[in-house]
Amino acid sequence: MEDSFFQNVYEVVRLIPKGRVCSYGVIAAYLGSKGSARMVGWAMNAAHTQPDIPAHRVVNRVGLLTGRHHFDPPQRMQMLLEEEGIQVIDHQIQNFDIVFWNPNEEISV
DNA sequence: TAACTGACCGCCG
DNA sequence: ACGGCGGCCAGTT
Repeated sequence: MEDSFFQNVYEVVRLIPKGRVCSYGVIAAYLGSKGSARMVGWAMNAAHTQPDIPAHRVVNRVGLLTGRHHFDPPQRMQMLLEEEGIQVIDHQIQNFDIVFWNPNEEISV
């Protein structure tokens, strides 16, 4: 595995189950760099170079699709989420606490 | 080489 | 309860 922070982010994001979402801060904390949530978002920016990175499943802590503007068509992010069964209204994920996926707990099986 | 930015989060006023 | 600001890591200019 790569020691790069980016590569690490890609792996976690790729592990996000369908119909689930995660926040930047949680991913950053999972990587051990709590507080470097911005870095996670930056990694997502480079995620465009990665073919299998469901960046649409990554949102901020309030469940708001802040990174939608970085998708090819901005609506693509909301569309993909709705396709997976996630209800999104006005770029805001509904039942965010339910669809939220915490790597720190679900992976610790 | 040094400084700023960036798909954020948490704290302080 | 709401608003503003600093901090985090790495890449880009």
